[in-house]
Amino acid sequence: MVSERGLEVLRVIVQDYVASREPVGSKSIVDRYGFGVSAATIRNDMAALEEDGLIAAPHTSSGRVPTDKGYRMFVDHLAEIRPMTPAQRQAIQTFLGESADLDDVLTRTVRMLSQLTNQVALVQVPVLPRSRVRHVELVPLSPTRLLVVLITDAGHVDQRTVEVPHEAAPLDEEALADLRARLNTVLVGRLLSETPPLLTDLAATVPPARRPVLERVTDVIAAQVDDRRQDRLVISGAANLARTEKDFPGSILPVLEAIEEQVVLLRLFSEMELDSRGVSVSIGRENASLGLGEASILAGGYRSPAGTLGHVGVLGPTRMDYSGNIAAVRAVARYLSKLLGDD
Amino acid sequence: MVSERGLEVLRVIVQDYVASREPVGSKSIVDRYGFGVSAATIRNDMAALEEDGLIAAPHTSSGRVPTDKGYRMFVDHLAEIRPMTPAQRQAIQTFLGESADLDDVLTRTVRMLSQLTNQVALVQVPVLPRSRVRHVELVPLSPTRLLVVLITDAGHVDQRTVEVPHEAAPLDEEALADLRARLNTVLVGRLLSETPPLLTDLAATVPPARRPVLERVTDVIAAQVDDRRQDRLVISGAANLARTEKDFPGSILPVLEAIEEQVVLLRLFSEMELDSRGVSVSIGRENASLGLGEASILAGGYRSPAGTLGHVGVLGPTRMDYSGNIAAVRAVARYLSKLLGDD
DNA sequence: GATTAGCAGTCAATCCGATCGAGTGCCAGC
DNA sequence: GCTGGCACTCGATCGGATTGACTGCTAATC
Repeated sequence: MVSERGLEVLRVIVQDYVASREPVGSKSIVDRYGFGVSAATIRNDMAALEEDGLIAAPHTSSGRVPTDKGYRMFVDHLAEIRPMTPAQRQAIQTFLGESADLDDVLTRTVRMLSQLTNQVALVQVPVLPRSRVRHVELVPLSPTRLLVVLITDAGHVDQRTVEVPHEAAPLDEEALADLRARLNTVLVGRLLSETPPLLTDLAATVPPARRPVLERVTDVIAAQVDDRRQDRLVISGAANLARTEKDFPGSILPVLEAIEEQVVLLRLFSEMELDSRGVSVSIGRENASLGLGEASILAGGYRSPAGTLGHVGVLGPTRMDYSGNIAAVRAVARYLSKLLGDD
Repeated sequence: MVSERGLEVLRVIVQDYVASREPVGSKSIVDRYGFGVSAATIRNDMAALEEDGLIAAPHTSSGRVPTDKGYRMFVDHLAEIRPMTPAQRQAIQTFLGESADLDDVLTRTVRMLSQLTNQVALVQVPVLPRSRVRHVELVPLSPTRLLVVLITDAGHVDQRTVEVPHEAAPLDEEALADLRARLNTVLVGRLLSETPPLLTDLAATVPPARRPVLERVTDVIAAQVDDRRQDRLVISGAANLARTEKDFPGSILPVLEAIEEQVVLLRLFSEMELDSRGVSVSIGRENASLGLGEASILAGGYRSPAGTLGHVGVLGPTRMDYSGNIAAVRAVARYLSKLLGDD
């Protein structure tokens, strides 16, 4: 059974180990923190912690190192979230404040977060099925090609070109205007997720000669909606992996692969439940199935009044500064909510 | 002075070393390639090669390793470009053939190239100053906000929102249509690089009440042009760096940093002159100033009939398969030219 | 019962020396 | 110009000894 003091011991072991990457011994603990007891007593506490699987000794006679379970305990019960310094708040404000479009906001955000944490930072591009169509635009590129532009709520614009089938009547400006008007009437204000059936209904209302063209256009719009449904991540700070290389006893290869694969990380994001503090933590072997058994991921959500827009997060070795990083993720997520929420 | 055979020796040293990462000795050369002479003779040739700085011995008594200069000689005079296998050509065709929009083409291209070479692949997003304005669209988002969409030649769409200043007259649909028409009349068909002066001229022609709005809009268009002017890279295969880690005796950190910094690589791209084979190679210390002293970069250009659109390239350790990678870069660059050229 | 001091034991890390072997440089002879 | 042969160099590898940082345990103490 682990005593009250035992938990304090665990806390300092995590802190010291994170700070120095050295296994920490009983003597160094009393030297540095006192505790008003002798090293032997600390050793007894450590034996209890080890019994419970919270710490482990790399070899028979060396200091102790937190296990994944130990980090979990630390994160859930021991860590006090160190609030951002005013300087850091300021940095976030000014750095993100002057952004222009969505891409720009996301890029700056992810850079900011990776600098704040010295880890790999991830920001999920807002998911669109929840957003609404704002405008559809058709632009003739040539007699046989058409550019379809889809503009949504969140300020997102997506474009794609269509070949107009030969057998179709050639496109004059008038026909185009008609088509454009019809599309906008039907679609504007609708949720993206609602569009596919609306499009098929629309086909019935146009003169047969125009159908082939319409069909191509609606196909493309459907494809746009569909493509956007699969989320994307914006990532920054991969170089930090090389800096923390020592903390990946295996290799950073699987981590780099996960970053390129995005899919894995997105799944992880979607599966993580946010705890009371608004940030969720997945530690070490908890991710083993994804090849990330030596990594931890922190995730926070950002949302508009309408609902969750996406996640922001941080990826790094299990030996990371959880207190600071949780605070950073939370601060950035909040700021992003404010920025994108009151649109 | 290096003899004819000496150059052959250099070639096999490069080949063997690239294949095995082992310094190659005189005996292993005669064992594997014969040459009709004894090991001692090869040693004499090697002494000459070393004299010329083309190879070096890591320690007094070990085999030889190519120097940067040796690789340079190999690339310029010794390497025969191994043509792509039919299977590889096929792969490029099918993989890139079914792409939709520009982003998609670039993403697929860069993935393809990194798989083909097992290195980090880079594709430069086409530079826009050479492309022309196809259409400008203004979409009202709210009484005080406007979305400005700029569509260009290469199928690129760029969007940004503007706050309409309070003191300005509120925007009705008519005023908007007028503004839209004016902008399109002036800009459509023009090179992006020509737009800024045209925009300032335009201001004089609108009624004063509309000027503040116009000003905001033109500011934004100018900013869009400007942002696009700074090139971007699409990158894939960073995980391959971890695989070739052994070949970066220092660390892969500076390389990862360069990848994130893009700027450095873009400068490099722009400075590299393409040789007769259409691919340019920068080796090892030739890049030392950029922190890439242990890396080599291959670059090829892709172009439309109108001119160069951008570069594609590969980044990896100096110890790489130059023959194969040059062929891959060339093939991909050509294919990209074909795909984007006949737009 | 919790704490402590003290002691024996363990094991990674480090150093040292011996040995091995791949590969060179050089020279004398063809 | 080529070759065979020999001495030499030096990294890599191994075993053994030493060191030092820890722990675990026990017996004494508060």
